[in-house]
Amino acid sequence: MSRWQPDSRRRLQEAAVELYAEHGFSETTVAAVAERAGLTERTFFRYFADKREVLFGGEDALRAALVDAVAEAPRGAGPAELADAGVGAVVRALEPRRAELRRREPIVARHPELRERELTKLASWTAALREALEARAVPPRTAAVVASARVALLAVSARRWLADDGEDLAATVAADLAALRAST
Amino acid sequence: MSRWQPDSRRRLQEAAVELYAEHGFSETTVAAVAERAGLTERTFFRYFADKREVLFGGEDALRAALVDAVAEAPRGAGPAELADAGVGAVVRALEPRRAELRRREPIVARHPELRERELTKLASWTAALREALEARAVPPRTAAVVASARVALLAVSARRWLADDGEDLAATVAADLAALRAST
DNA sequence: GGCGTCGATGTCAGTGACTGTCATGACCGT
DNA sequence: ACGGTCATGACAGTCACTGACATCGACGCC
Repeated sequence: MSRWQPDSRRRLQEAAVELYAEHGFSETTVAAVAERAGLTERTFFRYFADKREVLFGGEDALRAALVDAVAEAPRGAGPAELADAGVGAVVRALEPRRAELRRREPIVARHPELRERELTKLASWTAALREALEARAVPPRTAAVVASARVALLAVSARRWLADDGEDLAATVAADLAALRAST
Repeated sequence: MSRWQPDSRRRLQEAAVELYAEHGFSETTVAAVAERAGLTERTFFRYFADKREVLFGGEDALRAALVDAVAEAPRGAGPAELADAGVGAVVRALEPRRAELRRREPIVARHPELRERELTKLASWTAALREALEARAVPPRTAAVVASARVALLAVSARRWLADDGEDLAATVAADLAALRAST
């Protein structure tokens, strides 16, 4: 039998979501989150770099999925198709998490500091996509522009996907891409 | 004769740029910035909401210029032309500030917290452009997608514009837009 | 010229995020 | 048994940020 309960990380995440949702982000102290998880403040900071990071869990895995998908896209694919492969992987990974993301979304939306962190995650996806494109021999300028445009579009689509009750994310992305093309 | 020297705000900004550049952002305390400006820490926080904000001065004015340019664009302009008008205004306002921005850029680049704040400024431009487009009767989905794409492109172009020594910003934006179109 | 108000700043005390360092005690292999 | 490892606790310290109140030149008004 172990000295401590397992799953500390998950317990901290759940405690944080509950408390941030209930009392607001800035009104919740890290000590309170740790206490609800049955741990101390010090241990919180061993799992998460700061008070915000606890809300942003699987982003690294998604970035890895994105990079892998680009690396494994068929030979002969152009920049746009390579980027689509990467974004598509993220979309498929996000699709089943709609409910979970909807619990987090109002918390993040209400606190500028949390939106700021979310933007950082998006930026890291942009950088990852750009590098993955360059690794597939897309010239740097093209890689930068395409990566930036696709991730920005994904963000817009994901926001609507969470806000509305309609289509799945893949369809939303496709529709938004069509709207963008139609407007130029 | 006044009781205090004027220009407190500017003095704080200059002190911050100097100290952040010299010793790094996290190694510099707000008290040190205030002291170099001949003020106290408390006064620093009367001018700037937090330690990062002191590096991001004219963003509100640029956002206003963007919104005005969209509002005053000729009747009959489509979504893309309206967005171009707004982005063009920002570009013209940025163009003469290249040297100043280059002093700030390495500081921001070295500190993730500062990049995070920069992303927030970009996001506020995106939101402003989207609203300005909607005010010109662009449908919401189109406004969101176009605004996001254009500001993302501007960010990519601006980064290269600062990094390289070549063209002016307007030309960089035009070239990047062409690269994006060519790749789809 | 005196007087009251105002506005920018200082002073002080407090909270809470985050960090470095060392101690603890269950687990694991030998 | 025993020594090492690893997750956690305990504790002290720094610093970003905030609220409340004091200060005192400037400025207008009588």
